[in-house]
Amino acid sequence: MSDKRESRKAELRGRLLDAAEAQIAREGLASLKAREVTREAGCALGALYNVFEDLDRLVLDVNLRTLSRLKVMLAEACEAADPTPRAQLEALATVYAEFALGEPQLWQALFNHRVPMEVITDVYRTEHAPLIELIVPPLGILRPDLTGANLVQRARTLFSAVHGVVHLSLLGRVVGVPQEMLVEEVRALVQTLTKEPVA
Amino acid sequence: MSDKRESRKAELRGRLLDAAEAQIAREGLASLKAREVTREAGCALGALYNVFEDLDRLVLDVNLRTLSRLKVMLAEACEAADPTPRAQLEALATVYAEFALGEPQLWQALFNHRVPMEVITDVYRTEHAPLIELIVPPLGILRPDLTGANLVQRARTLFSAVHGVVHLSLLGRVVGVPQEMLVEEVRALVQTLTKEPVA
DNA sequence: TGTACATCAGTGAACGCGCGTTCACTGATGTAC
DNA sequence: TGTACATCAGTGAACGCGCGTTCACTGATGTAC
Repeated sequence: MSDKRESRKAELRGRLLDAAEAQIAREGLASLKAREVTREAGCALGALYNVFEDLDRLVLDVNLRTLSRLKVMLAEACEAADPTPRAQLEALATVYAEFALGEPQLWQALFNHRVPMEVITDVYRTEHAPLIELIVPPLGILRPDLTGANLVQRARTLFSAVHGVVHLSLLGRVVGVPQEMLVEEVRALVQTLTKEPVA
Repeated sequence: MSDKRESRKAELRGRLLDAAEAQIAREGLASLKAREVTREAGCALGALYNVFEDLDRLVLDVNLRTLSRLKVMLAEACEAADPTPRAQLEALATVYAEFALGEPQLWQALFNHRVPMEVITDVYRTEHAPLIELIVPPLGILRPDLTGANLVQRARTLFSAVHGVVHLSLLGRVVGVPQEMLVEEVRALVQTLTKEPVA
C-alpha cells in the first residue's frame, strides 16, 4: 500500500498551507514568495510543485480554507445569538467585521487574488453561496414582502453593504469609518437595513 | 525665459498621464508597464523619470485625476437632480455605480494602489473628503437626529455601503449583485438607508 | 524472507524572463557677454 | 546680432534583481517474484 507516501504528501501539503497562510497573514498576499513558503514549511523549493500545480493554486487553497473558517464562525455566531432574526443578522455582521479586523491580510487576500473565471464559478460558488444562505432566512422573516429571487438579491445587497463598510475601513483611506467604530457602525447599518419594507 | 522647456515638459507629462490612464483602463493597474506607457506616449523609457519620481507616482497622479473626474460628475449630478435630499443621495449613488461600471479598471485602481501612509493622509485627504461632504447636507436633512461627528460618520457608512455593493458586483464573485441590477439595487439601498431615524 | 527493480517524493542549482531604474551620451534650447 | 558656454530634456542600452518554474539527480519507499 502506498498509504505512507500519500499521508506524507498530505502532511507536507498541510505544512505548505500553514506556511503560506502565516506569511499572507504577516506580510500580505502581494509579498508571498515560493522560497519563503518552502523554507518555512521545511522543504525544498521544488517540493512545492509536487503538491500544488503552482503558487496560484496554493493561494487559492489558502483562501478556500479562510472562507471555510469564516463560514464556521458565522454559523456558530448564528447559533449562539438570540433567535430573533435581527439579532441573527447583527451577529453575522459583527462576526464578519471582527474576522476582517482580526486577520486583515487573510481577509483581503480573498478579494485581491485574481483567479480565472472558470475557477470562480466552479470552486467559489460552493463556498460563497452558503454565506448568503445564512442571511436569507432571518432576512426573510423581517421582510415578508420579499420572495424568492428578490429576497436573495436583497441578502446579497445586505452582505455587500456590510462588506463595503469593512473594506473601506480596513483600507485606511479617509472615506472609511475609523476601525475602532467599525463593529458598532456595522451593527447600526444592519439595524437600519432591516427595518420595515421600503415604501 | 524657460517657459518653452516647462511647457514641453508639462505636455509630455500630460501625454504620459493619458497613456497610463488608457493602459490602466484597458488592462488594469497590475499590468501597467513603464515601457508600454512611454511607447504609447511617444517618448523614450528614461524620459518618464524626468517627469515623475517613479512609476508609483505616475499611478498616484492618474488616480488623483480619476478621483477628480468622479468628484465633478458627482457634483454635477447633485445639481441636475431634484433638490429633495433623497433624490440628491440617490443621484450620487447612481453616478458612483455608473462610474464604476463605465470604467471598472480605473475605479479599481483607486483602491488597489498601495501607497505609503503619509501620502494617503496628505494627498488623499484633500481628495476624498469632498466626496463625503456632498453626502452630509442631504443626509443631515433626512436625519435631523444626527449631529456633527455622528452625521459625518453616518455619511461615511452610507458611502461605504454603496461602495461595497459596487465593489462586490464588479469583482464578479457569486456573492455580489449581478451587474445589470447594480444601479437599481444601489438606489434601493439608499432609499432604505435614508428612512427615518433608527429606533 | 530476501533480492532486484520500479516508482516517486524530495532536492536545490540553474533557467528565464519581466521589468523598474540608471546612466553616459546627444542635441536642442536658453543664457552671458 | 553673433559666439561661446551651460543647462537640461530626451535617448535607449545596460544593469540588477526578484522570483516562479524546471529538471537532472538522489535516495527512500513500495512492488514483484
